[in-house]
Amino acid sequence: MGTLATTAVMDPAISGFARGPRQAAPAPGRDRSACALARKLDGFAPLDEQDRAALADLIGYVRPVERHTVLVEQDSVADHAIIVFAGFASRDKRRASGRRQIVAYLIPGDLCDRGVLHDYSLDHTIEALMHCLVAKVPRTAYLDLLGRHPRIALALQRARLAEEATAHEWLANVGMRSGTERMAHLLCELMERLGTVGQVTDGQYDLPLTQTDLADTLGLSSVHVNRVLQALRRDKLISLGGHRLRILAPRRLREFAEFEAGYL
Amino acid sequence: MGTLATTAVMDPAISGFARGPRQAAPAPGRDRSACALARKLDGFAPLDEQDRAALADLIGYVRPVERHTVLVEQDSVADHAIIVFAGFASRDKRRASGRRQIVAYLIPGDLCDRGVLHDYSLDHTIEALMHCLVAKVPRTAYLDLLGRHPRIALALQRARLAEEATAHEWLANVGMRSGTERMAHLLCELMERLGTVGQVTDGQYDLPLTQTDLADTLGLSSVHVNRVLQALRRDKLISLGGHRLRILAPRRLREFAEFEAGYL
DNA sequence: CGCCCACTTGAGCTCTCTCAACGCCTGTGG
DNA sequence: CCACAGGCGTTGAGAGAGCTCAAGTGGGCG
Repeated sequence: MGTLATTAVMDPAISGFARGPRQAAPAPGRDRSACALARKLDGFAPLDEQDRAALADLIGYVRPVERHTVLVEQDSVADHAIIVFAGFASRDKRRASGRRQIVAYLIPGDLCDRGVLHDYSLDHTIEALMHCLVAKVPRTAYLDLLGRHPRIALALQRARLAEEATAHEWLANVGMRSGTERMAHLLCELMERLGTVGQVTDGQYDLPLTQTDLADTLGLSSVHVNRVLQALRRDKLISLGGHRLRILAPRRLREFAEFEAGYL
Repeated sequence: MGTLATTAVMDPAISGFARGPRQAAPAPGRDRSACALARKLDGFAPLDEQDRAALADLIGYVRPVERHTVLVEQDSVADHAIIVFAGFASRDKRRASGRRQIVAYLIPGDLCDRGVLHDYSLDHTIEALMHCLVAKVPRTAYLDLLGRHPRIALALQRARLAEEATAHEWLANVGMRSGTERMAHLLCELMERLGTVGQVTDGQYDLPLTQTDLADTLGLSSVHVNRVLQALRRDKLISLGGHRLRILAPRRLREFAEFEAGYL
């Protein structure tokens, strides 16, 4: 972990991890990396200090993973929960042709505990879309956490409802919006979600995804994604460069995409 | 209920309700209408006689609803669970333009208990796509049922996982398949789901949906749905008329759609 | 009998895709 | 230190899937 922060060029994806007052050395315990998860859960159900401390303790399980690392294999039953602390991971499906559909993002603070809670196999793969910080929490430790912290368990359940709603929203997005609208909607959603974990400043956030990733998310070709982004830039709705996204006209963007944040 | 069975022309949607040995008069208690739910749940977790009896008792809450009836309004918190016994209902979203996206079907045996379990408002509308038989089970009665019958509660939880997986599958369907493939995939899924509740015979089942419904499900125009269906007929994969669907070449259809039933 | 709704068919048009090429940046190896 | 390969973003052009508009058919219901 310490080594990660000193990686030659800081991947924008990771920057959220160490945001805020810069820490010379990683300060364990009250580390900001637990922040995303705590902030998110706190939004669903207020946590107390003990809950927060328990979440902070999860840092012990955090480790960096390379881009394209498969975190949970399709059709397997994971014996641990996956928690993303920095970077984006995806839930994706693939066709025989190799074509990929990303059905969800796991952004900092998101997690997957399917295997642990239900020991049901997953119908998709979970994969790091970039260099990430991910905690793999063993089943027993995870169940223990839920058992001791009912507020966390409650918040996680509500988070799961939001995830479900997001899946529906994505389906509606791909099903009834044009390419440009889809992109706008996705960018609005990400602003909202990243905002709740403190990774949006001044309508700006890091968008470390590849245009191909976006394409596989929105059901478009990467070429078309490129043009769609240009259209949004031309209309002065966003500015995007070096994986840094600026929402120039939030209201107009939301109206254009018919984005309603209620589902999150 | 009794009156429904004598409705002038029997809607194909309802036929599954009274399928099997025809009953002169509705026989309460061991009525086949509870069958769909019991069969489905039994597939997720084996039920015993008491569980079955409890499900059969739900018949008291069943009532017919007209097509287009809104069962749960968007943004409302339902104080009852919705259980579909016959016919199809949909979860759908609408755009300002009036365009609709169906994000899920509720077929016989399916239910929605979001409001009851979480009192969270729904991000979509639940609506009868045709004349249906639907039970509205009050919160207390529903919670009581779950409390007294842990096997049912377990089965319902697993059913919810399958629902989630289905949403992902639909997203992948719309995101990376052609119109014809999407339709084929949907028809395969429905064969599977209707099969588990005993509504498929000889590769045939009632498909009481409108082409417009199918269009709004698959993210296509109704005109194109029409042509897609013709293509499937031309290729001798299906035959469809009078809302009765025959899968002529199940294996070929599944291969064409790359359908894997695992997620259900 | 007539209306309404679902299905059908045709034609032109648009959005999006595919193929292809090129520039840029980065990491790698000589 | 430089050459090179690979990945990503960008641009152009032609092709194709799917859309919209429009008209017509047919069946069920008032």
